[in-house]
Amino acid sequence: MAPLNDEQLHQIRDERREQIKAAAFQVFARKGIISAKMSMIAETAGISNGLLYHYFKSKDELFTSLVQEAMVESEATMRSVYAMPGTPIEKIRTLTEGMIDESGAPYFMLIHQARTSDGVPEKVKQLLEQYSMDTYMDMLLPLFQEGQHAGEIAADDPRELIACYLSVLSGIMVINSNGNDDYRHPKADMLMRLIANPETINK
Amino acid sequence: MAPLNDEQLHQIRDERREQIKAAAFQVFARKGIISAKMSMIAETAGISNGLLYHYFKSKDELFTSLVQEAMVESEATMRSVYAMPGTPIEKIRTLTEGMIDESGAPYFMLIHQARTSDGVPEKVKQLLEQYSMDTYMDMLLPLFQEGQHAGEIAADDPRELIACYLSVLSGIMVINSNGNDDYRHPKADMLMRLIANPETINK
Amino acid sequence: MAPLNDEQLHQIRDERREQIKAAAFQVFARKGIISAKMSMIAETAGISNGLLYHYFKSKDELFTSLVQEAMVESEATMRSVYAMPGTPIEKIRTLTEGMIDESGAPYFMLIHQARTSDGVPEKVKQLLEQYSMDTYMDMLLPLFQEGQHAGEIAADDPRELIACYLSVLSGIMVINSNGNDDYRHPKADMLMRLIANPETINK
Amino acid sequence: MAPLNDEQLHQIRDERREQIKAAAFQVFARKGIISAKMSMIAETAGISNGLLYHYFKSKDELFTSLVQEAMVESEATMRSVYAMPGTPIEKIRTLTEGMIDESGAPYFMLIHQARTSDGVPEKVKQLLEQYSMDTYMDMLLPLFQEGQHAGEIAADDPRELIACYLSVLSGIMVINSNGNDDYRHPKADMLMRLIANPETINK
DNA sequence: AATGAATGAGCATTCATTCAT
DNA sequence: CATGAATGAATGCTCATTCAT
Repeated sequence: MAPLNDEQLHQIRDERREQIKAAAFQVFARKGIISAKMSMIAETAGISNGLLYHYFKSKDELFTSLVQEAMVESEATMRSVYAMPGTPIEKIRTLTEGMIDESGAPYFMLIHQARTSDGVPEKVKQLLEQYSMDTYMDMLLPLFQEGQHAGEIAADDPRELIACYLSVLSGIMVINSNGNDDYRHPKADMLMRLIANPETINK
Repeated sequence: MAPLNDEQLHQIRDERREQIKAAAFQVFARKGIISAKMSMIAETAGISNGLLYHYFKSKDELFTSLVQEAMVESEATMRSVYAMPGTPIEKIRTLTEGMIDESGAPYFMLIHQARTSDGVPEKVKQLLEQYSMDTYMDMLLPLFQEGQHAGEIAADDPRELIACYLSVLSGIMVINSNGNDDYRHPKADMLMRLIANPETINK
Repeated sequence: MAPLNDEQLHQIRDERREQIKAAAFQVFARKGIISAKMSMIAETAGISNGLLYHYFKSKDELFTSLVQEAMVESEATMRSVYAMPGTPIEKIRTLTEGMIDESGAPYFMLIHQARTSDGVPEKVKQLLEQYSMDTYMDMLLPLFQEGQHAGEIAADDPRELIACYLSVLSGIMVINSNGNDDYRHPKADMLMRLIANPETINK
Repeated sequence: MAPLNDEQLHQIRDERREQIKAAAFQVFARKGIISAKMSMIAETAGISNGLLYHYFKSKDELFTSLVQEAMVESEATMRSVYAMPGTPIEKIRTLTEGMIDESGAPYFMLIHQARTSDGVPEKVKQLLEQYSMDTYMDMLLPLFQEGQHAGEIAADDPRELIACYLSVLSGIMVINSNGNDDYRHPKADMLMRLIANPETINK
């Protein structure tokens, strides 16, 4: 049989990489960087132990690459708020809902793992500094200000409001992403009270 | 020369035990049961590796004993809300404040680790089932109902309200207890909006 | 290049397993389960420490698996007495000879270690109960009775005769299997006097 | 209170030493040198761990000292055969009985442990060379020869006869001294057949 | 590209031995 | 003399990583 041409090879490589990443993503997010075993990732990806190392030089590199991707995705998710329909507070409500259920949480969970676990590679720490909470705050600031002008959002210091909102949201995502049934997902509506203008709620 | 008398020995043993527990508490809460190395605990406690095993039979036993203690303490903290001054919402506010800063968080963090980590001893799992979120909900229910009657607390289903409050609080404690500066502690006042009756806030 | 095919892998695995078993057998029989260090077994087998654990989950499992095999072999050896040539007493003599020199002793030695050492896994204890001395006695009983009828074997209580014979044989095997030159192997002929009918010997 | 005088001190020291030796003897003979833990010996002796080291510099020294004593005792036991009543074969029978039940076995067991275990101190190995099987053979030789002249003992090569007798006896003692009920003590009468002149038995 | 056998460094735990009291 | 707290070296076992095929 004729050997595969370059393009086909490239495609196989890319598919495998994605397959591995998906498996690793799942395992890392669930177990954290130390409890996640390379053998577990290989098994989840349905490949051999050794093959992992054809695609990623090390566990650290694999983890780093995932965190990088998660940061991009989480930023995109965050930015997407501006494209959502409705008034500012409605946009935020939609964003919040999306994060509380499954869609957005895994990315944040991985980032949380990266932020709080031991044994995180140095490179990841540097990446995280760039994408600190401030980045997200800057991203949401115009939206919150707009909401305040519209009287929908409480008139507190907007940065503090955002910090509070993000911390609560992060916390919720973290405690809910461990497959642990004990905690309850609060409804997005309740969380909105944190930032909504009370007068608005009243009506 | 005569050996140390019983009282002195007892005192030494007690001191060492507490010293080890304190060190282990710190390490476990920060790192989780797997990442926490016995050598790390020993070093933190300023003792040798071997001595750990004079006082605790195993890593599991040490962890279990700490979780047990944390459960007792966290329950006590939660119960203490009834003894606090002021109206129901003021009591809850004080409780919230206490948990957000240093005082209460470590206990919750350890319990969170126990709930979500891999490699948790079977006995701990059993203990955790007894102290589920429901336990805390039951404890706070009368207080929330009283607050609702007084018009201070939002008129939602009280159990859902408490679940939301506890989840948010847990989340905050978790993300804040990793010695990570990136997240911000939301102010207790802001968190109170989750449960407060909006009309009351307004005034 | 394609990976090794199934058959080759299977062969490698089987060879390694046997290689490890042989090494472990030697070390366990000589040193007992506690003194036998996994590193010693690995070295004897000419492999790394870690590889041991690809083939056997633990020291206990390795030991158990060897004891199991030894019990099967020792039973087979014992049963084979019926297929040996000659009269009952000649059969027993041949069996005895086989056990005193190298062929059968190591199996018995391992079983002896299992019976008398500390730190023997629970499962091994259960196995040993099934294969107690009584099992062997039952196996030899018909042969001894036949010999008694033929006037070749002493007319004592046959079970006691067998017990005596087996104890002596076990003892000999044990003291001889430690690579210790100090003890002498008694000749089989001498041992036969324990059970032979004295009148027969005379002639 | 007046301090104890030298003699009293000396007596206490001696008593303690014997107390420790007795405990160690028991534990070593039962468990072998490696499985025997110093803490076990201390507990058996009813003293603290540390005190052991006031009386014996190390585990090795303690073991060595016991082996030395056991060698002296076993030699004495062996020699005592000449003082026993009866004909040569009766003397040997009495000796055999004494060794099979409790009285003599522990000494031999300890020596067997010393001969066959791992981790035996170099000094013990040297001692054992001096007291090899040959020593015992020399001791019993005159008795056996006398028995042969009297027609009570089989007319084989006397040294081989003794070697056989001693090996069997050692084996019996070894397999019986592990508190293991599975093996049976053969009766002394049966063992005597190994060496007795068959004609004598007949009558 | 793909496999899984092989390696070795790291961690929990045990235990002989020392030391302050 | 006597105690038991304290130490640290040794051992079973795990797992990231490499390598021959």
